Amino acid sequence: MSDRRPRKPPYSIDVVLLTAVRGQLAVLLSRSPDGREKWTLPWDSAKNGEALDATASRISKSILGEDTAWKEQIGAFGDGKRHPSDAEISVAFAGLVPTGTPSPVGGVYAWFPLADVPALSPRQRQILDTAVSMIRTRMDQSPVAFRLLPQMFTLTELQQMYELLLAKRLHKASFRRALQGAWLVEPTDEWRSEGRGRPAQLYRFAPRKRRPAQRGIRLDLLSS
Amino acid sequence: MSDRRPRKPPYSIDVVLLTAVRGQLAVLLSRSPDGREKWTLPWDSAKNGEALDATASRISKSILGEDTAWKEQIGAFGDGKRHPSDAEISVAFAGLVPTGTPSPVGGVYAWFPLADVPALSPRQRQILDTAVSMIRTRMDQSPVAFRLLPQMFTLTELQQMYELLLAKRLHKASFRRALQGAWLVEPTDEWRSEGRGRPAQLYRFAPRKRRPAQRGIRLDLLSS
DNA sequence: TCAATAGTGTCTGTTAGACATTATGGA
DNA sequence: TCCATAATGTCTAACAGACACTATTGA
Repeated sequence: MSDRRPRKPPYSIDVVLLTAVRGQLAVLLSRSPDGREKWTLPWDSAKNGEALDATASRISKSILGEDTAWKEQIGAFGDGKRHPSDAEISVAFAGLVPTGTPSPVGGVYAWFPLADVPALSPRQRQILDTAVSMIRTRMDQSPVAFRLLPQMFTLTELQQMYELLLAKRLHKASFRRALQGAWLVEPTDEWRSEGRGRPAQLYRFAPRKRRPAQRGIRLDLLSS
Repeated sequence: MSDRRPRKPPYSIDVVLLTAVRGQLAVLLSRSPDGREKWTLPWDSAKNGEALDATASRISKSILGEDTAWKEQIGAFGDGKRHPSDAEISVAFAGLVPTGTPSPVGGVYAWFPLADVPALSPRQRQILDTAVSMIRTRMDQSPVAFRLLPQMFTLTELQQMYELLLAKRLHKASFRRALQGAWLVEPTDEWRSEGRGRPAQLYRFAPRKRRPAQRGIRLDLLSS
């Protein structure tokens, strides 16, 4: 019970920053200060009196230069699993970074496609898995896909983002019809030419509260 | 920084036990030990080394005699809001209690319909609101309605539970068709006569992993 | 017998998915 | 001109919601 050394913090705040890189989700990891090739999720212990999400914002800002436009708490993790902080519990947040955001320099931070994530402490591994699965299941409640795209995007880019997150192909005409019915995007007067074909119109995320009635009930999702 | 008094715990575990009472959701509250008519969500500080959900289970068991069949973490709450424990953060869990479960006796615990919940500490109020909204939005991912019903139930009871949670009327034939397509329940050979009309067949929750394909995408939910 | 509730068959408007076609740029 | 991609119109099978009807009990 020595009280001299920096007491082990009661809890840590961990941040799962996600972006899309070449058709894959990628997570930002931080290189461990000891020379070895070890990586961790960015984390910090909370400052006294600082709100939980304020700590997460502070961490994101210190890495990326600004806070993420979207952030959500993933939950509290403990259960005796190991964590670099030695804290008994960790409160985790997920944040989404638009594609095309300048990456942090200096070699301390790097994006890892989810398939290539190196070994993490057991607790951080659990945090990452929970964050990814939460992002994927909350897509229809939160504008996840839009926060992974720049402010302006083509409908093809948006559809590809949905396909990446849902891990399944979508039908183009149906996707656009659904988008139109949901009043989620509005066209800008800009167009972008991408190689060969006809240029695509750029859209921006502009949800309008409409269509309070949704049809049917979703019992089928339960069995999936 | 006095270290003599029982140190304020690093975090508390709070439990939101929900059930359905006469067509309304109700939450279980615990009477404050001081004589006044004050109520709180059940909570405890974590024992050293005890997993978060194990603490929640312990609390539920001490109140109801057994753990809830379903439980989910709501998240970590802090942000300087007041809490009876004085802990800096609270990790909250929601648990569902089937209707018809014997209520705890002794006057220490009582079920309050959500509309009649007395004043709580700001943090517990936030926990309760988050738990209820989470329950309602995760209905299609978790068997929420089934965990609020006894093991065996009639389809009318199940539909009424869905209507309670969704706060909207459902169409009987459509509801049953959707249920059949989802392979979520199986009939038993028992029937129950409820007053006047034809007796209803009893069903039990028995999800079978089928129908991996679900139709369409749900963009419309985003704008609601 | 009537009343009340359980359970099911049929019809119809809506829509997801498939397909085809037009539009518009670059090579 | 050909090719590639964007964008849109049309058709069809599937399904949600409405309605009507049958079934089975208690009063």
